[in-house]
Amino acid sequence: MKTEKKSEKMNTFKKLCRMHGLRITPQRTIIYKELIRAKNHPSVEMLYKKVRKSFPNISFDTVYRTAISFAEIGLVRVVEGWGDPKRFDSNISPHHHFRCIKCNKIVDFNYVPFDELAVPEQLRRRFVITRKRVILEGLCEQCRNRKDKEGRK
Amino acid sequence: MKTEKKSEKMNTFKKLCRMHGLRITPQRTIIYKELIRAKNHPSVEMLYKKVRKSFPNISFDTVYRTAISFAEIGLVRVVEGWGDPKRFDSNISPHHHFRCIKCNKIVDFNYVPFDELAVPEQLRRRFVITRKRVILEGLCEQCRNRKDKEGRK
DNA sequence: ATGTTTGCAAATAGTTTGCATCCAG
DNA sequence: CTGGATGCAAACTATTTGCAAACAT
Repeated sequence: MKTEKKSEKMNTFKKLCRMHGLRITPQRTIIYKELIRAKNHPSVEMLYKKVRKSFPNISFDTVYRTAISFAEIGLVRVVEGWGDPKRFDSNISPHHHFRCIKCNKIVDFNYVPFDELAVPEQLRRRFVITRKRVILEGLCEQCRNRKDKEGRK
Repeated sequence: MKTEKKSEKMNTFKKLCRMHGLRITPQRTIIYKELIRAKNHPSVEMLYKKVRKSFPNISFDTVYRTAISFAEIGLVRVVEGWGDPKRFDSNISPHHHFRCIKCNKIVDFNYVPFDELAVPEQLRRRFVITRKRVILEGLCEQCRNRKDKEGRK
């Protein structure tokens, strides 16, 4: 089941690459695989470190460009940050985020009522809305317990 | 009224600075004034350009550090971005954002039902939620009309 | 006075680009 | 084969740090 989902994703990967004229290279394949394995919305840096283990001489650069082009073709999403390095999400179905204000972790969650939020008339007249998302912020499980020991990242 | 609000904000500014042991310097004052005047969630770069007009020999650096320290003491907020330079918001009361996916403009809006979203039990158990926000994305007034002429930024 | 803040400069980190070589199609 | 992709290096942009001089308190 988990595997099924994964192979489904690999199909989307191939399909989207072809649709946009991007070749299926071993680098792209492995980077995408790492993206769907990663559950922590990795930055390019984090991806690079992982990918290197099975592909030691890949360049940081390729990882960078690949992640960006994946975002461009809609294979992954760049998640919102605060001016820090870009972080990516291979989950492109509608979902929402919780972000820990202490450790900066980003956790996905699904909640249908949030997907179905009614956008007020006034805004719908003004803008073309293509996506709506809820961001919750606060303290994650780990950080809520750490009484205050070292408030820094 | 507009002015009243402004002087109210200046009071908050002074109060928060004192509370956190930050001195009220002319630089900080002018930077904060510019932040409350700006309606476009400026980056440090944008702020610097503006502030320079009335304070020509201020350093970029000071603007940088000041904006960051304002965010640290909760005087302004860093708004979510996608790895681009940080952008600041002097409106710290609860509100939501619309972001144009084409020109990257960020527009504030208020909508009480969004402030009052009920967070599902399951998440409330897991996290301490301190803030909740809705992000709408799509095309702004200008970009929805520009038929497609130059889809780039 | 005295400790914080500023401005300058230099170091880091993150991102982008150019180009010769390589390889998927 | 051939044009797009990769790896490398270098340019750029954003962010952070160290420090002496200037200033708020």
